Amino acid sequence: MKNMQERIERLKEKGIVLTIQRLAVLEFLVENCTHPTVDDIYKSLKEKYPTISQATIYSCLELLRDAGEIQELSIHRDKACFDPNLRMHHHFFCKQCEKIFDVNIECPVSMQGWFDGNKVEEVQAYLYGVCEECRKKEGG
Amino acid sequence: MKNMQERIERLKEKGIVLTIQRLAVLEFLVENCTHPTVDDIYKSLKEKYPTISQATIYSCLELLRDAGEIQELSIHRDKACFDPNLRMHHHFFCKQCEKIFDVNIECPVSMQGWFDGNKVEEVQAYLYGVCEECRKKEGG
DNA sequence: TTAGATGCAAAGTGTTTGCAGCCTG
DNA sequence: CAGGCTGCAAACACTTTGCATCTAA
Repeated sequence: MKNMQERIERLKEKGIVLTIQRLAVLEFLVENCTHPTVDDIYKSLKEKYPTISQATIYSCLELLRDAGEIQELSIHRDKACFDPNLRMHHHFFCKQCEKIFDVNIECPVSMQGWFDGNKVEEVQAYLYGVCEECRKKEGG
Repeated sequence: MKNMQERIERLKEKGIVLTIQRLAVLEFLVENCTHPTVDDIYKSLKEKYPTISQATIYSCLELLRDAGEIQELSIHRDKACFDPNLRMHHHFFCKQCEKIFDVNIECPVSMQGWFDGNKVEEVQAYLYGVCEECRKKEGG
């Protein structure tokens, strides 16, 4: 269950009603840190909750994102994917196997805060390339 | 005309046919470094070339991007925008006025090359916040 | 009991595709 | 003249919206 309990407390404190669907979406993300898309989440939850709808998934994700419990990534130019990791971190995307994984490099931290009078509230760094596994496969 | 001539040479060397539409898209980007979307480009070029089509704009942009003459950004989660600046740089997006401007911070350079056996070919860092101008306006 | 959440379907937006006709080399 | 680019429209994929029904407190 990881830090589900803490998360549930935080959401309750914000006055958010914890419906079965919202808990299911949050739990799925916490248990699957593979940066799933809306469709990944929908397909998986549909097995356990056959009547769940895509619109509900969208609405739960928006709510959890606005509550600061999850992050929305735009690493794919055509669809959103989500990350329950609240720590400051970045992402690597493998162009070959399309896996996304976390990058714990502190580098862009220095860009947070202020930059020439502009207030920086959030930094997303996306690294695109070929992961170690794929490089080994193709004998590079 | 800025560095149009150089760009045209490079494209010719690659054997790319320089049609009026391709040159118009490239020139528009070089003259308008405001990170326009496909629709921005389309609307503007339609004034000079009334029969130009969106499909052509998409095709020109894809070609120029693949030729390495322009960059495609995914700073907006719902639509692409483009940047003719070939230097390594990043982007700031103002949540209020929605302007995007270049950030010449060297920071993430250190992430290029290699990272734990993964080959990093491209790094895009997006800074989200409120620009100086908007902060002044609201008397912050 | 009732405000507000869900499920469904339709609409909306950005992008891609197929193909006839046109242009460039 | 021929390959391939353009313009048009239809198809697509993801997301948002409207609304009747249901549910949690």
